[in-house]
Amino acid sequence: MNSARPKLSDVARHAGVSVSTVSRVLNDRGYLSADVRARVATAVAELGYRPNEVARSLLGRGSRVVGLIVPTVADPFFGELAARIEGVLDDEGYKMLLCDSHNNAEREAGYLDLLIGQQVEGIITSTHNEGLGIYAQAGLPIVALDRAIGTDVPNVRSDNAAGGELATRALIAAGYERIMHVSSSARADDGRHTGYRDAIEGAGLAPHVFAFGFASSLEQRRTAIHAELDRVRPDGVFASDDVSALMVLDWAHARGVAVPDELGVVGYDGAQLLRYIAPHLATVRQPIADLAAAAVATLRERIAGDTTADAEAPAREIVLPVEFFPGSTIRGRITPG
Amino acid sequence: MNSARPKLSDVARHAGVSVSTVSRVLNDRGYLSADVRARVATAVAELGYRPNEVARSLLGRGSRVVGLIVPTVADPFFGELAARIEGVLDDEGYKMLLCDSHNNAEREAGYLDLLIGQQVEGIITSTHNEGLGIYAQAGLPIVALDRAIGTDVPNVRSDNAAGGELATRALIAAGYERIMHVSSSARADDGRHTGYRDAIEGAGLAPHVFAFGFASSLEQRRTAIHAELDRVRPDGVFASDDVSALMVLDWAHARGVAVPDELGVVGYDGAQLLRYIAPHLATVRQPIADLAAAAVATLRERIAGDTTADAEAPAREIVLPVEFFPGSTIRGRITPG
DNA sequence: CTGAAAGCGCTTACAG
DNA sequence: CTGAAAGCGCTTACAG
Repeated sequence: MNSARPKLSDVARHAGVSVSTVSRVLNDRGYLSADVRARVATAVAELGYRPNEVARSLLGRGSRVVGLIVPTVADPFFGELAARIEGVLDDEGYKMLLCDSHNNAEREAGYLDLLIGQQVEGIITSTHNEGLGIYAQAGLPIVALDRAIGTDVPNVRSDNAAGGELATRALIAAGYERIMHVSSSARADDGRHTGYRDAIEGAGLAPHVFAFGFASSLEQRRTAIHAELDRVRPDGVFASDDVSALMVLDWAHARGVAVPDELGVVGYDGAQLLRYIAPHLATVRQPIADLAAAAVATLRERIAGDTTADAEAPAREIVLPVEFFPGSTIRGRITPG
Repeated sequence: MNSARPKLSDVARHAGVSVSTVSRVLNDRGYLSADVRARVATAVAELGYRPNEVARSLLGRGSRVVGLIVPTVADPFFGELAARIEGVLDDEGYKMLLCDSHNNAEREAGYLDLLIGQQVEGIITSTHNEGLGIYAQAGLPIVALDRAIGTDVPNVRSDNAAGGELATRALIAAGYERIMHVSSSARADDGRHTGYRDAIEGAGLAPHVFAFGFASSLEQRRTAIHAELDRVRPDGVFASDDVSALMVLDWAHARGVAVPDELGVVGYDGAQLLRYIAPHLATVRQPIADLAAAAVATLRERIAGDTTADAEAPAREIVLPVEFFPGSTIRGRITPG
C-alpha cells in the first residue's frame, strides 16, 4: 500500500548508492561490483520498483510504441490482423496503441494527432478512408496495410486483383452466369473489383458491382445488401469480405434460395475464426500472419532508415499471394487456376 | 521534410517569446495578450508543432492512457468489447493500450509490467488466467471484466449464473434431456456453470460438464469438442460462448445430426457480428456496450479515488442483466423465465 | 502580461 | 568501479 510509486532516487537511497549507479545496474552498463549489483537488486525487489518507461523514452531511446489504426477491430479479419500485429510487435519489444477509426475520417485524423503526440515511433494504418493526405505530413514512418493510401507510403497487402479474379473465375467455372460483386469499396481501381471485372468480361458476361460503402453499420449493410439482392436476383456473388458473404447466405436462407444450387457465393479474407464458425464458406484467404509480419518488418525498416538518406526511397509495395478455398457455397469440385 | 520534430523552444524562438509563454498559450493559462496569442498560433502552424504528450505526462498530469488486457481480440465478443471500451475511453480523452494475452499467464504478467512501466493510469483486464495475485500488487487502479479475478478488485460482468440458468432452462423446456455444458472454464464456481447445474438438477436431470480449457487454439478446441460430442452424444448443448456453440453446430452438420430436432444448441455472448453472421444461433446476449461503459466508469472512479481514503473501499461488483435470444437452434417457440 | 528558474524521472558523458 | 552534473521536452510557481 505504498502510496507513491518508488522512483530511482528511492532505490538509490535504499541501496546506499547514487542514482547513476542504480541506472547503470538497471541497464547493465559499465563495470559494477558484485556487491553493488546485489544491493541494488535487493532494493529494487524490496521497493517493488519498476522503471518509468515514459521518462526513459524522453531521453531519446525511442518510445518503442507503434500505433495501429483499423476501421474496426470487431471484424474477424481486422481483429485477427490486430492480434497478429500485436504479437509480432511484442516479440520485437514494441507496444501497440490500438485505434479503432470506426471508418470515420474525422476520428482517424484525431487518432493520427494523438499518436504523434504520444511519440509513437511509427504507424501501421489499415484505414480505408481515402485521400488522407494527413499521413504524408505526419513526418513519421507509416505503413499502409490492406489497401494503398498514397504513392509515397509503403503498402502491404494481399494480391487483391488475383484474388478477385480467382473468386470470380471459380464462380464462372461452376456455371454461374449472373455474377454480382458486393463490395465495401466504391473505387473502380480497387483490386478485388478489377479482378472481378477482368474475369467477368473475359468470359463475356455482364459485370454488376454493388458498393454498400464502408461507413455503414452492420445493420445498414445487411439491409442494403438484401435489398440489392432482391432487386438483382443474381445466381452468383463474389463479396469483397466474408462478413458480407455471410449476409448474402443469410439472405438466401431467408428467401428460400438454395445454395449452392441456385446461388453460388464466394467471400474474401479467410480469417481463422470463420474457418471454424463458417467452415462451409468458399473464400479467398489472405495470409494474415504474413501480412502482419511484413507490415511490421516494413515499418521497422522505415524507422531504422529514418536517420539515413534512405528515408527518401520510393515507397515499396509488398503484395502477398492469396489462396482460394472452395468450401460448399459453390457448386462442384472446382480447382481454380 | 524537417528532420527533427519541432519542440517548444523552437516555437518560442520562431514567435519571439519565451517557452513559458508558449506553454501558457498552448494550455490557455493566465492572461495573454492577443498579439502574443496570435504570434504563437502562427509559429505553431508554420512549424507544424505538436506537443510531446510524453513529456507532459511526466509533469504529473497523468498519462491519460489505460491498458486493456484481453485473452484474444480475434474473438467476436472480446473484439467488440475492446472496440466499445476504446470508444468510451476516447470520448473521455483516454487512449487505450491493447494487450492480447493469448490466454497465456506468462504473457499476461509481462503485459502488466509493461503497462505499469508505461505509466498507464489504470488497467481493465478481462483475462481468465486465474489466481493472478500480481494484480493485487500492481498498486494501480484495476477493474476486472467478464469474470472475477480476486476479492479486492472491482468486477464488472454480466449475470453469468442467471444466463446459464436461462440457457439451460430453455433447453429443458424444449424437451431436451441429455444436456451437456461445454465450457472454457474448469472452475466449478464459474457462474455459467453453476447456472447450468442448478437448472439441470432442478429438473432432475444429470449434469455433464466438458471443459476444453482456455489455452487451446481454435483447432484444438474444435477437435476436443467434436471428440467429446462423439463420445457423449447429447441431445442438448449449452456452450459458454458462441464460438464453441458454432463448433457444436459444425459437428452436428458433419455427423448428420439434425438441429434442432435431434440436438438443441444454445451459446453465450451475443456479439453483434454473430447476429449477422450466425443469426440462427440461440444464445444468451451480454450487454456488451453496457459492460464497456460500466468498466470504464468504475475504473475512472478508482483513478479519481486514488488520492482519497476511499481507495480502500471494498471491491464493488457490477452485474449486468443478460437476455435470452431464442434463434432456431432449439425446438419450439420458447419464452423462458 | 511575460520571463527565468526549478523540476518531472530518468540516462549519459565526464570526472574522479 | 562510482558519483555529480547536465539535459530529454515540457509545466508551474515565482518574480517582475
